[in-house]
Amino acid sequence: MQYWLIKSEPDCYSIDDLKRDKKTSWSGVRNYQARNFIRTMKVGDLVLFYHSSTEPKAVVGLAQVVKAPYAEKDPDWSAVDVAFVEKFKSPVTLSQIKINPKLEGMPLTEQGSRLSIQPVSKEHFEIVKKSGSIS
DNA sequence: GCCAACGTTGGC
DNA sequence: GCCAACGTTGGC
Repeated sequence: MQYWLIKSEPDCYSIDDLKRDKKTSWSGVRNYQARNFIRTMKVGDLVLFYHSSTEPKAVVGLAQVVKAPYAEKDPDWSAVDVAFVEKFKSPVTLSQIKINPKLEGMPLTEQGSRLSIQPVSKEHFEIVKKSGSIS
């Protein structure tokens, strides 16, 4: 069981879009490091859904990998299907994450972390999930 | 909207 | 295979 964080600009695809669609194909990733992470994903892995670029910048919910990685039309690249799990009652904002010493070392908080798909430790995942679920 | 940080491209 | 130029990301 692995944990991940995926970024999305809500203008492009938001947690509400995922909620409406129930599931979506996470494709179009054009970064080798991110692609390599995709290829190690397994069905059942849980994913933190992060909104970038717009306010509030925050982890806004949870998704789950529901289909093993597969090649896109261009076989150099890979995609997975993720399904909606929950939308957080209270989004965990980037600033909250940054000031929480227990979340130190999350790739998201590192300077210039542009990776759109990042692995998250179980500990970090649980903390974010818990604080997101508190109303 | 700015710009620093980063990844990618392409000429050599 | 180096590295400068370029394009993109994403926080501010």
